Amino acid sequence: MENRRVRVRFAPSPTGPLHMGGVRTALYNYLFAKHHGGDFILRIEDTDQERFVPGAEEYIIEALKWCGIEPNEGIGFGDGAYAPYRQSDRKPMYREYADQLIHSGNAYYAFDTSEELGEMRKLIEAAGGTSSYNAITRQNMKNSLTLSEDEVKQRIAAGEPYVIRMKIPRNEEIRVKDLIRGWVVVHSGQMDDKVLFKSDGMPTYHLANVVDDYTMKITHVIRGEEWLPSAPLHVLLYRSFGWEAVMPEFAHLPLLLRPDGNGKLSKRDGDRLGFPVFPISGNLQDSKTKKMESFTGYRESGYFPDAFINMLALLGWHSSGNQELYTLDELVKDFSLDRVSKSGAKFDPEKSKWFNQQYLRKRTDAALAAIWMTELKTKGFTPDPIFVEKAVRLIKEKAMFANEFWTLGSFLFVAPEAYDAEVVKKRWNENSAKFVAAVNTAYQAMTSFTAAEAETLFKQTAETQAIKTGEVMQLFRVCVSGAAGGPALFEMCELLGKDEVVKRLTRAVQTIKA
RNA sequence: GGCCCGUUCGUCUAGGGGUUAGGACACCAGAUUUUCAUUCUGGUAACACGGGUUCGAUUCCCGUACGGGCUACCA
Repeated sequence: MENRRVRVRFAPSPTGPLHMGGVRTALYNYLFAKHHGGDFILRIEDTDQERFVPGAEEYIIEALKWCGIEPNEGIGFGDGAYAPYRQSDRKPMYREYADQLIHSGNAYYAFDTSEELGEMRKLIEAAGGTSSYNAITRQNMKNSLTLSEDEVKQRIAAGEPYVIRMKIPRNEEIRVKDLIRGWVVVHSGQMDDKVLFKSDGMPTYHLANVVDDYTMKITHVIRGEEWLPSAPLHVLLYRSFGWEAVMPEFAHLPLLLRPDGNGKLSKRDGDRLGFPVFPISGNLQDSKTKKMESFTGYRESGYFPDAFINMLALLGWHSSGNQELYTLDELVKDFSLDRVSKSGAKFDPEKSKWFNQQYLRKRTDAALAAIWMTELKTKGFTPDPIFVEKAVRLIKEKAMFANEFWTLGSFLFVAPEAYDAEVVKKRWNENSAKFVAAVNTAYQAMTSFTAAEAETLFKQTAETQAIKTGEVMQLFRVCVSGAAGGPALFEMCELLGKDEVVKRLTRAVQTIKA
């Protein structure tokens, strides 16, 4: 068993967009698989026909692709030897396994209607009881344990709806070994006879997941902590099937918590607190209301996929050192489940911005220029790539996101129409106007126009006019760019070029005066 | 309610029987800067509580509190 090739799966259900918590689960599965040179599989768990959302599967696939954590097997990524990878496509096999459990006495048919179940729960609650369908109560319900064999056959033959339930042993300690939490012990008396096979002919998650993991030779089940309570049931299932020797190891990941207060991160938190909860934007039905809902993604908010992944990786996992910036390869190399924290991690949108900024700074000017170029073209500009690269070099240190470039540097492409009112009010007077005009005249005579030369001439002019540079520097900047802040003044003058600067100064002197 | 899981600065976390409890984000202050930003330096800030065990517990054990998850013919 220890020699088996590592195979893990990410098994979302197509009931909506995959949110960042799901992406993190996928990421940890990916990292674990790659770290061990194993397989990372995408399996679609669509056993709930009611909540199926068209397009959700495609969304999941696209999201994983954008994140750069592509499965090497499964839906959307090429079938391996264990196809199909969509549970609805595997439908016929589950019934056989359910039957197997019935024959071995580990499961039974149950005919109770939902009304009858509701009544039973009410009775138990009234009596102060806790569990529902279990070793005690099933004796009073309509199932193949209480009904005669003939009646059971009759009911089935008559087409009466039924489910197949797990027959949980009455008095047994079920031990689950969790790679992150250690041994978790649950008494079978507290578990109930979960439905394994639904009356619509589909298995429930519990059955399908165990059967699939077994048949797909999954070695490690890495999933969210919300599955921990049902892990004992899954262990029991493996035991009942006689698959204990090849049962996967379990690792239940701590939950991603919302930034404010407590509770797990949900899709509503994004709108409420103003940060993306989903990897990519989209528009999908709500699984319950069936109404179309659009949602915003990290991609569309300007995040780099590698920054997003890095941030996510550190939410619940940390190596022993102080390193925080990891490439995917480094994550693969360093990742291990035993360094995953036990407690939930509150998501901090501020820090995720910081991660993006770090990645923006790691990008080359050429790469950033290419991103900006795309935006510039949609705005109708066709600038010289060299110019854009120089421009990006000037403004990038102020940006956390590439989508801030335009706000930061539009003046490099469009002459200002308005001038910062506060600076004008404070600094514009007869002397300063004369000074700006004088610099403009001096610049016009220049044959070479570098930042250093422009600065020298600027200072000389100031000296001649007996004016302190500090008093006119910002006004001069406003004349050129319109804004009070910005990149190094003479650097941007050089990039704009003499003619453009002269043009702008001329216009500024006229406009502001008026 | 029952069951399960958890608890180190505001947040993500390192650490681990004897430490000035470390780093990062955020925040604050100073320096640099023509501006904004960057950068640099410094600072505020944490072992939930109570019992054990021990020469010594933040670290190990138990309890309490608090938080979270689950409790569907949903995953």
